[in-house]
Amino acid sequence: MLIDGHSLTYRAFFALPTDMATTSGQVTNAVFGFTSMLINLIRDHEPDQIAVAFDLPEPTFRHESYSDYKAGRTAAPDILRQQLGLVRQVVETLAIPILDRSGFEADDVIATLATRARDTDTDVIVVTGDRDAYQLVEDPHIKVLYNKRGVSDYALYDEAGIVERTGVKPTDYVEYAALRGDKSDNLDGVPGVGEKTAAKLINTHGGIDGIYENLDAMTPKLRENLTLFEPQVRRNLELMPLLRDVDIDAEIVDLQIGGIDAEAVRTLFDFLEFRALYDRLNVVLGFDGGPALSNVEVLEAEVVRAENPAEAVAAIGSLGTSATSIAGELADGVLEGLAIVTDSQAGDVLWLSQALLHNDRVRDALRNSIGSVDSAVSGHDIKALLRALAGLDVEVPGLWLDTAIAAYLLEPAESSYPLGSLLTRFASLELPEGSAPPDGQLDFAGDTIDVALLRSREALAVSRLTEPLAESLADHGLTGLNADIEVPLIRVLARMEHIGIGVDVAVLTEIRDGLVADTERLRTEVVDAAGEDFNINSTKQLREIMFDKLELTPQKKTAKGEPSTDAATLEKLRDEHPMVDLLLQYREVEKLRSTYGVGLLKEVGPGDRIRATFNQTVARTGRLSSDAPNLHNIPVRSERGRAFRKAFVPADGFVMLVADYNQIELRCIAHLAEDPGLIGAFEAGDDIHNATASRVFDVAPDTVTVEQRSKAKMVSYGLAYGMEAFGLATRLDIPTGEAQEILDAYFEAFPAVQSYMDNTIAEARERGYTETLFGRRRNIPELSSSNFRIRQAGERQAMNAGIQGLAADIFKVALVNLDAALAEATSESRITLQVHDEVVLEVPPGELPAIEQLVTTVMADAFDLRVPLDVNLATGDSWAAAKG
DNA sequence: CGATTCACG
DNA sequence: ACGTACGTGAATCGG
Repeated sequence: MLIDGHSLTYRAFFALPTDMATTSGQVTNAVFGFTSMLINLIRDHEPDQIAVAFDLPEPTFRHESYSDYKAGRTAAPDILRQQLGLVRQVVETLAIPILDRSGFEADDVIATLATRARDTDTDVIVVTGDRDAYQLVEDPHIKVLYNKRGVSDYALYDEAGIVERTGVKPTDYVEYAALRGDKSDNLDGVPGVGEKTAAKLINTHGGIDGIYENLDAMTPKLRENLTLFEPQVRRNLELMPLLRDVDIDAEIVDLQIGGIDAEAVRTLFDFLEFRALYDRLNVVLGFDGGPALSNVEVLEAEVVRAENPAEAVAAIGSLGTSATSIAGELADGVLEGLAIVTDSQAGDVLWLSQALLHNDRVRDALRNSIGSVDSAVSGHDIKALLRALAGLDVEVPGLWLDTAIAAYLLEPAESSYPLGSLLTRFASLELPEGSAPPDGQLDFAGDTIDVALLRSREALAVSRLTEPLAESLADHGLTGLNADIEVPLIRVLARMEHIGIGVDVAVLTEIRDGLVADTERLRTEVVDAAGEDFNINSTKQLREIMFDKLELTPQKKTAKGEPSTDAATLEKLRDEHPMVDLLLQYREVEKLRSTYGVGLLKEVGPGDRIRATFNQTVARTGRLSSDAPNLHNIPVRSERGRAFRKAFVPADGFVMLVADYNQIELRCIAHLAEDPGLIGAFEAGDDIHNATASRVFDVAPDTVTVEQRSKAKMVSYGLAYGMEAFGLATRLDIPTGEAQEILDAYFEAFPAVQSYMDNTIAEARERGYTETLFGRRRNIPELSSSNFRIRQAGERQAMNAGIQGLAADIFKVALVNLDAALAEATSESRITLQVHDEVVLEVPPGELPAIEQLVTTVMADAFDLRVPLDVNLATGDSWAAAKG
């Protein structure tokens, strides 16, 4: 086995997150990935001889091919180069032979050794992420294990494999690659010649020379390109063949793993903090490296697998209704097994197989334990499991903690809450190797996974986390928010997800078909107007058409400094070229077609219903989010888009009831700022934008113009985001000076709002976090940034967090209370959807008057603000009933 | 997988 | 000189 150390390290670096580092700060993602790959390679292929080759550039002069070859490759990032020495050290310490030769690349060294091995009748496997090695597979003795991506995705190529992959034989690979070029080596090929054409040309004409002798047989364009780029092709032909005669002193038979200095391995792996890898290494290399590296306690579950219903019932019965933690194995929402912690201290976990879960006596027992209102059940991200249990008619009314949600409340800005990380942080324990790896880590595809063990560990981990997390919640004043709102909400959301929302597939299909036809028509119209065919969806290609070819005036730049082609830009360029208007139309229908037409149809499930997931641990402000699909951004503003709402329909025998809060965020501002003017206007039930305009522009309420009202409305909405004069000016399309005057007038009319914003920022800067009335916290580290721009962004987040967060909290209370009230009233009505300040229900017509009353009351009474909470209601035969 | 664009509250 | 309104998720391109 000949390994290209350079190539695999490169792959490992880009496959793993760079936040992987030792406690002292040394980044180790590439070393970790490489070492893990090395161990797996030895384990899976058991080579008799092995060596790792490294690039070794000549310090004083550079080998001709080296400088030319790599000149264009972007310099390796510092954090990668730092790690190359460590990778080498790992290989050395493991006593694996290293091959290198000053002035040569690893792949030349490997080619040389592979050729020698072939000559001595030895089978070779070359491991690399570099396609150049394909040319070596010309002999049955040599195979290439090509790293396709990541750290565990390989393809093993013999000669037939190369033919299948590339279309040419290994012996022709160099000539094929010379035509095609190789981006990673910065060698350009012939334009218009890709994989397919290159292979066809080589196979038809026998090689480069044959091709150039038969140019007459080509199409004119191809002939022209081949002729024009012949020098490039000839140059590639010289550079691409790997050297087979590097002067290196190594005999194949000598490439054995040497005697390992166990103490040195320990020291190095200890420094790198590769505890789990060290254990794997001991197993694979079969050397006795002594005890595990450090004293971090590893969590191990004692799994008790119930063998039959009687055993299961007895075990569940002994549990009673005492506090416990559960984890389940889910496949497409179906429960394939359940782990229940029976003794957290001892680490005992009961495992119930799928068959047992379908046994009536077992389910009865479950109903009496985890299904009891007196139980205290915990889990990690437990909503899906609750849904699955509900499918078995086991409800879990006595929830205590969801460890993911608890962690979210403590630190809502994290992108995810892996159980293993929580365990380390809050319980100083580690999950054993082979447990569900954190995001971005290696997967262990190919290994048999003991699902029972995995889930049992998970349940046990949860049980060890509940106390410390509950304590931390209490320390941060989050106990009430968690217990009274978030935890009860889990079951409400689970129910909503389970029920889903009805879809009229015929209506949806018709809308999609209309959009498909229109996108096709507009596509040709845009291309015609542009005067050339291109991919409209590619902003890069579109940029070239708009700003290079048609020479339209660039307006603003994107984050990367490229001229933007967004809708605001196009709007300004409408009069410069007829294509622009068509493009705007195209963008609108294409968005509707792909995201909503095609996208929603893909998500329609059993009973013609869409069941989205409502995420409770994503939005940093405390809002919910929706995905697969996102039902929070179904179009409403444009007529064409709004039509989609006609496709969301109640079940047969129900009507749709839509209820939403009227200006809840502005009411939150009025309450928080305690502004008398704002409060007065809301209390009087005035048209708030009209009242605002009257005060801001100092005119009588009945003389406010449409324009003044819309300006006041824009200011009010922008308020919650910390909008500045520039932003207001852009949106209203007025001079910045005028926008500033409007803002000044606003804050003069509502001075308490101004001081509320100032106080909020000051307080957040002092504490480093913001807090809603309900105690929901949000850290804002940007507030202490030395960068003015970042600090300002932090200030806007701080202003927004308290307002959006309070609105979210109120809405969550309303959802929980509404669900409880419906149950209390033994109503047949069901909540099917929520969108930040709006709930959609299906209601039997007979219940309508009562439910309208109930929904209004529950929502209005969700929280006692200084201003009334106003609720709008609408009913109809689809979601479209709500607006307009 | 980052960037761009655009749908919603 | 730069950037300029918060919070989401999905489709698409292209490195």
